Amino acid sequence: MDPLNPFAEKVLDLVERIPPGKVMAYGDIAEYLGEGGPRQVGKVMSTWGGGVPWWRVVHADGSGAAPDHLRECLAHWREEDTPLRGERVDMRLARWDGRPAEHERSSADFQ
DNA sequence: ATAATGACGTCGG
DNA sequence: TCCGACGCCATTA
Repeated sequence: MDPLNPFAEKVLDLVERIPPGKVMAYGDIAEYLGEGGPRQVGKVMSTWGGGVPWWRVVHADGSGAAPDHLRECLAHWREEDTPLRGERVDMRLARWDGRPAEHERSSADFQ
């Protein structure tokens, strides 16, 4: 098992902070951290993702991480009321920018 | 040093 | 919407 590196810790810490009902794409995480890339994030998740809410990390198109765990993803998403569109997450609504939930913006901040 | 690979992403057809 | 080709970046063969 590869030893944790600073990058991996940041990724895992961030994933743990993703609020229920929200998700982040691999690329979003890399961009948020300002280092590495989607594939690097994927490497981290495949190695140590078991200890964090991995189902909140999805592909940019909203599809789940692993096809064989699709049932598992769906179950978690439904449980957390994650906006879904068929078998994928509705990124337009579920994407988390990294900002704390705070109070919802009253007026439509959606661009 | 070169090529293949992977829990990815974007673009075109 | 689905799929293949490419691009990307670190790791491994």
